[in-house]
Amino acid sequence: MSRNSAVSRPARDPRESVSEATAARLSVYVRCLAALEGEGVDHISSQELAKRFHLNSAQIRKDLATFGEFGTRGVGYATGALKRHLISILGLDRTRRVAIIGAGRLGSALADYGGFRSGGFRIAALFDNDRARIGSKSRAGVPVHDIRRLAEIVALEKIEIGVITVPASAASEVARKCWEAGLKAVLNFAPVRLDPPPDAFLKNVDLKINLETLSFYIARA
Amino acid sequence: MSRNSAVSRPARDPRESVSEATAARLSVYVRCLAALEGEGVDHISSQELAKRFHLNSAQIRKDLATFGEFGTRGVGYATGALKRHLISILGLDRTRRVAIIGAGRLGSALADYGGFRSGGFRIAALFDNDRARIGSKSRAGVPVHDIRRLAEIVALEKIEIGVITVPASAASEVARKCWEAGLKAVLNFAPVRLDPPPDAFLKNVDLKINLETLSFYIARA
DNA sequence: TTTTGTGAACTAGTTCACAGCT
DNA sequence: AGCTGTGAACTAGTTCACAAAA
Repeated sequence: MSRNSAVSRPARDPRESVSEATAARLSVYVRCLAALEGEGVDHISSQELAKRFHLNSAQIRKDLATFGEFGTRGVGYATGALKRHLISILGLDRTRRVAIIGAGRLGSALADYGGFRSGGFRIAALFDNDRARIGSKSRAGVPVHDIRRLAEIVALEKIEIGVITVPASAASEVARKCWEAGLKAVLNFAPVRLDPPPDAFLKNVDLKINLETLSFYIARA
Repeated sequence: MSRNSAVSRPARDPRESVSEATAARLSVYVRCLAALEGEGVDHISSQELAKRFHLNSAQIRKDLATFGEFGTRGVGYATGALKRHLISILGLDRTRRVAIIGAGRLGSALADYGGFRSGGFRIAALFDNDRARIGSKSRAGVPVHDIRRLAEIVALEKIEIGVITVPASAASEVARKCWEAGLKAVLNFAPVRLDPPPDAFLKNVDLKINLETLSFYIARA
């Protein structure tokens, strides 16, 4: 089954039974806690957190309880400590290196995109098969390599995440190369269904489906 | 409640009770049917469609049955006719005009992105508040206007969909301007929670949350 | 008293399985 | 016989509500 924008991987280990929705909310909680920290709030209840950021307090507690007991009954959660815990759970307490395959407009834009470059991620390389692009650098200085050097550079630069921004026609082939190169996590922007090996994670961001879904809703409004 | 990448709008009309997952699958079905059409397949059963594209046959039938009876018992679905029906249901049988607000790297890349420019969508304008960008054109020729002319140009160009690609700090303000300008559908790339008016649709594509979710899964693998 | 952590209830979404049409 | 359309069963995800902890 190929849900749009769902992580597809056969669950097998109970540790993996964390739903994607829960995982995504952890990121949201980190953002909320960072905002509160900036305001000097050092403790917060799930109730207050929910009110401030339009969330559900029971869901916050349930999400957090999946990973441990971080709160104090009668008091709430310590803002800084909880944030650090969540950052650790998300694996963002160390830098994760990212390769973008497809140095076209979208790939280059993402390579220089602030949201990708900050907060625990580092875009280490772009890849392409176009001789005109190979050897150049993105505006922010990310080098463009020959796609044939993917496995080599992934190993050399300790890259863990691949982002596919090639045209649909090339995406399956590129995805195979990512998995061969040892990338265990891939974010795919191509409007194509990819089949990851059982030990790899795949997330799809299908921009066209997003637009078409909006079209659907306005068409029937 | 702010689900990442969920269309947020209070359901009120039974016609609107189509889940976002179902709406997204309609796009997938159109793609599958287009591929089959290209191969000259003129009829297909839900069973066969499911096998070919890794879907579930009961889900296909249920999704389609939401909108009418398109199949013939004992036979299946007529490829071309079903595709046309779905395109019509998705509102893609006429061109929808799109404005991108934020003419930075990401906005410009999306303006020229094939997936956005083809198949029923037309990027009619980019908007920015940076004098250096206003008056220029994207590589594909999309003009960059002053954000202050948003309402004017939305009306003039009959733009229906807004895409927000400004930094987080500007996103709420820009979203408000979109709704004031009469845009009823907004695709938001800024990592910020926006509150659409009750008659507007909002879809979020949070690239950072996507990367963080992948980080989460590899961290615990 | 306040607020967590969590079983129970509820809601949404998916898949099964079959009556009924072609 | 073959396949759709759909109620029923199932599964996943969310929210409620309260016992237990501080």
